[in-house]
Amino acid sequence: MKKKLTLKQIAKELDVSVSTVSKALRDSVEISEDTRQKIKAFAKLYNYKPNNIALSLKNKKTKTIGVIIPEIVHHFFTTVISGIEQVANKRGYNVIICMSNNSFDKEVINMEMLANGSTDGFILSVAKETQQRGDYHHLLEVINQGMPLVMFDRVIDEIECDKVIIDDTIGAREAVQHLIDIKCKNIALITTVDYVSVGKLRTQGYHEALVHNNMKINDDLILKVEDFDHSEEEIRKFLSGKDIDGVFAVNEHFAIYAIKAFHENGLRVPQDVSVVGFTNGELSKQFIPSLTTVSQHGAEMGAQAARLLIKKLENDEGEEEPYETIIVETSLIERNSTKR
Amino acid sequence: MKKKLTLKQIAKELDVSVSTVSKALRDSVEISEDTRQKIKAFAKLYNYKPNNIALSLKNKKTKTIGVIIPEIVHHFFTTVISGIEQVANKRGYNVIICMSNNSFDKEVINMEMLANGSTDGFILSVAKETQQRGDYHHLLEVINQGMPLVMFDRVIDEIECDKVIIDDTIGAREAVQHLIDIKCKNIALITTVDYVSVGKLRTQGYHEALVHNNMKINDDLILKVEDFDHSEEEIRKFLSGKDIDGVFAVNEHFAIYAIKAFHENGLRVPQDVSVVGFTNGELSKQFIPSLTTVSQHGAEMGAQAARLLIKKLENDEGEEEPYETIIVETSLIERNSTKR
DNA sequence: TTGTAGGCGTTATCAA
DNA sequence: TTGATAACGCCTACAA
Repeated sequence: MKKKLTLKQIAKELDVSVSTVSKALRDSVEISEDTRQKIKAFAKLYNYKPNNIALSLKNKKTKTIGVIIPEIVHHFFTTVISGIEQVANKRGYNVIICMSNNSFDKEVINMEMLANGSTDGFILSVAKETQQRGDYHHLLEVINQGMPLVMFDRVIDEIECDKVIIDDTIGAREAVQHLIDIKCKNIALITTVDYVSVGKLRTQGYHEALVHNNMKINDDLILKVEDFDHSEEEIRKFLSGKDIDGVFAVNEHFAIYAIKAFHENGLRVPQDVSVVGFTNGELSKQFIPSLTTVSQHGAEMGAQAARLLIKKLENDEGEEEPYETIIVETSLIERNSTKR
Repeated sequence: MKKKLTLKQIAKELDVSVSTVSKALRDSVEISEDTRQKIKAFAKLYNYKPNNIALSLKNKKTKTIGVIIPEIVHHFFTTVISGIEQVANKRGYNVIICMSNNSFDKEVINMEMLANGSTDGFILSVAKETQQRGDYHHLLEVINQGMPLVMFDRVIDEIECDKVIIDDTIGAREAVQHLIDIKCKNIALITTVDYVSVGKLRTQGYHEALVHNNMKINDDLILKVEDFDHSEEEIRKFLSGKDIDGVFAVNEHFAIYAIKAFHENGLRVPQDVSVVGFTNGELSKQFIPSLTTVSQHGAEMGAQAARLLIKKLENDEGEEEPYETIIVETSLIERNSTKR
C-alpha cells in the first residue's frame, strides 16, 4: 500500500526543494528545461496528484457546490441534481448533496456543516418545515458570510439571492386552461396546504384560469391535502359522489390517486373525466392512461442554478452583481389522461 | 458581510495567543477557568465554527464519504443513497455523490477527483461500461492508496473489497418459483445482456428455478435486451405471437413494457399472463395492475454499505480486518400482476 | 535557475 | 497557566 505522494516526497527523492518541484509541475519558466522534465517524469511515473484539501486551504476555495434538497426519492429533484452535476462537473466543480428530509433541523445542520469550509456556495430547495416556520436565520447567515446561495423550486421571497423557479402559476393556469379548452365544466383542484409555496402558486393558477374564463370558483371542488402519507384516502373521499369532469392535481401522485378513485367509481379516464398532473416523472409516462402533465424541466433548472452559482463564485473579486431570478418555462405535455 | 471568524482573529481580539484560544475552546484543563469562559463567550457570540478544511488537512481525514453511482434517475439508487445518508450523517460523515452516467471515463474522473483528498473512502456501484470493459485500474489504485472501497449492487468479483449485494440469483429463483407455484407453464425471461452482472445472475436464477422443477429451458422464451432505450420495441416484438403464461422481468420497466404488450394483444394480466418484476419502485406500486416484484431493500443496502465503510475508516489504526460481503435479503412482494 | 520563508486554520508538543 | 513553534500539503514572493 503506497500512500499518496506529496511534493515534499518528490523533492526529497529528487534532491531538490519543494518549491522547485511545485514550480516545475506548474511549468514555470523559472525552472530549467532539464529539471523540469526530470520532475515531471517522476511525478507522472508515480502518479502524483495535488491534494485538494491543501489547495482548498490555500486558495480559500473548495471548488465544490453544496446542494440541499428536501428529498431525493422524488423524480423531480433527481433530474435537478442531474442538471447541476452536468454543468458543475464540466466547470470543474464537485457536488455535495445533502437531504433535509423536509426537516428544518436537518436543513440547518447540513448547512452549518457544509458552510464551515466544505463548499463555496449552496443550491437549495427549502424544506417544507422551514417554509412553515418561516425561520430563515441559517440562510441569512450563510449569505452574510459571503457564500453565494441559489434557491430553486421552493424559494423564499423574502430572502434576497439568486433564484431559479418555474412559473407555477402560469403552468397551473395553462393546465387548467387545457381542461377548459376540452370542454370540462366542473374542474376540481387537488392541491397541498398553502404554506407549501408551490402548492399555493398552483392553486392561484387554477383560480386565475377559471376567472379568466368567467367560470365561478366552487370551494367544494378544491381539496387541500393535509397529509401526504394519507393522500390516497383523502382524495378518494373527496372525489366520491361529486359531479366532476376535470381534475387538476399539483403533483403526479395526486393525479394518479384521483384516477384510481374514478376507476373505483366506474368512471373512465379520459372519456368521463380528464386529469392533468404536475411534474413529468416516470409515473406520468408509464401509468395507464399516461398522464397529461406540466413538465418542470428539472434538469434545465438544475443547470441554470449551477450556472448562476458558478457565475457568482467566479465573479467573487469583481463588482457586486444584482441578484437574478431565472424563470424556466413549463410545458404542458399532452398524453392520454385528457380527451382531445 | 462578515467573513468567517478564525482562531487567529479571536486571539487578536482578546489579546491572547492562538493556542490558548484553541485549547480554551476544546475545554482543556490547561487553561484557567477565567480565560476559558471569556474565550468561549466571545466565540459563541460571534458564532465561531472551526474550519473543516483546515481540520481535514491536519487530521488527514475529511469525514466525508464519496458515493459514485451509475445513475440517480433510478429509484433503486435513490433509496440506497437515502440509506447511506442516514447512517453517515448520524456518525458525523458528509456524503458526496457523483454520477458516472454509466460511463467508464466519468467514473474514473470522478474517482480521481475525489481521491485527491476530498473523501476518506468510497461507496460505489460500478458503471455498465466499466463492467463491459473489465478495466478496473482506478479501483485498484484507490484501494492501493489505502482508501477503503465498498461496492454495492453491481460489484466486481475480481476486486477484493467489502461488498453489499443482494442475492440476485435467489431473488430471481424465488420470483420464478412463484410463477411456477401459480401454475405457469411457459415462463418467459426478459433480461439484459450478460455483461451486466445483475442481469446475468438473475438469468441464472431463472435457470435454476426451472431446472429445480424439472421444466425445460426454452431459449425462445428468453430475451436479452440489447438497448435499454429501445427496450419497449424489443419486448413487444419478442412477445408477439408467443404462447406465454408467465413472465419474469429483471427490472420494473421491462415488466411494464411486457404488460403493455400483452394488453395490446388482448391478453389480460394477471388472468391470462402473470408478470413478476425486480425492484420495488414507485412504478411497481402505482401501476395498474400493481406489480408483484422482488424488493431489493435499497435503503438497507445503503445503510450496510455505509456501516462497512465507516468501520474500515475508524479501524484505520488497528489490525487488518478481512473483507466482508454482506448479502441483503430480497423479498417477494405479491401484488396484482400475478394470479393467486 | 534554485531555494527559503511565510501563510492558509488548526492542533499538539514543548518551553516559559 | 500561557505562549511559541512546528506540522498537515501546497503555493508564491522574494532572496540567493
